[in-house]
Amino acid sequence: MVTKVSLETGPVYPGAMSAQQQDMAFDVFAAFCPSREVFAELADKWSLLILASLYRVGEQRFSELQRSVSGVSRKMLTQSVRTLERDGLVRRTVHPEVPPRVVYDLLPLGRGLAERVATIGDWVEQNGHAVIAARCGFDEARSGGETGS
Amino acid sequence: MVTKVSLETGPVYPGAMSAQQQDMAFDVFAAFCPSREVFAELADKWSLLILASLYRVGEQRFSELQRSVSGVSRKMLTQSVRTLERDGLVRRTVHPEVPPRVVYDLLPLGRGLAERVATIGDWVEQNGHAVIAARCGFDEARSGGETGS
DNA sequence: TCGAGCTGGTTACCAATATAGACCAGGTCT
DNA sequence: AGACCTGGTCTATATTGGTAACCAGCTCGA
Repeated sequence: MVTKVSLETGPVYPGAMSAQQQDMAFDVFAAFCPSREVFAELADKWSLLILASLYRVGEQRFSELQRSVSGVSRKMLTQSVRTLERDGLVRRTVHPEVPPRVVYDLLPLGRGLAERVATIGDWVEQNGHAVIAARCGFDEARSGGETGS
Repeated sequence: MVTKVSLETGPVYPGAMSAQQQDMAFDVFAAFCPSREVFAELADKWSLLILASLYRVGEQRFSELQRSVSGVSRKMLTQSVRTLERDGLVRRTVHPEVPPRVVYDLLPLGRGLAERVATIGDWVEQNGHAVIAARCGFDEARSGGETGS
């Protein structure tokens, strides 16, 4: 009865079971669950920002994306969008013009995720000040509290 | 005064605005916006998993957390919870017993974020199979497509 | 005709970061 | 006494990220 997701690490993931029933068996908290791997792959700032940007702005070409996700290097941008493309979240369209034009946009699958990611971006923009305040408090308490001793 | 968050991070920040209205001024997409820093700090797999775990399971002690977020090293766990604590998202309570017992739980601020993060975890668990399928397709197309030369 | 430049992307290299795993304190149990 | 529990830190090594030069293919300027 190995009906559930096998937690057998990496090597194989035999598409052994029908995709429908394993939905619930995925567990991001399990180190060797494939969903963890997916999660880990997405959980970096560039991937998340790219998704959020594509969600907010819509399709963008490589250089636009690099501008809108400011601070990302070409290398990381390439790498991240490639991963997102591979994961079926983003579509990469090459227009064989000169100079070349490559456009990225969200696939339906990716939009569902991007939507959620965007809410995190929103949260940070709305609560960033609170976080920063907490941070100051923490740092103060730390350095300030060490007076005695 | 200078009640506002110091935006003086990098190159200019358009705004000398009061803290209230600048809520909206935070922009995670801007490389030097403080909110970007906050975002970047949170956008790693361990922090997100910890938040999600605390949200789903509730308060947990160090070792429980390490077990529930399986795969995390003690060092990364320590470091991540410390950051979350500093950011005012998580509370760390030390019970000076023997052996020591340290409990972590979400503060209200953190709960708001954790909630959103958890939805991403859910998404991954629900759509992981689609991602994995896409991935296989992509890899196949790639290696398979390179038959001729 | 030759060379510079645009776009998207890759590669090599180096510094920073993550990770595993040993180790520590300080108490309890046997 | 010695092994063991806990939360946590330190260290050595692997992995990652950024920098920046380079590539391809074409256009434009001189």
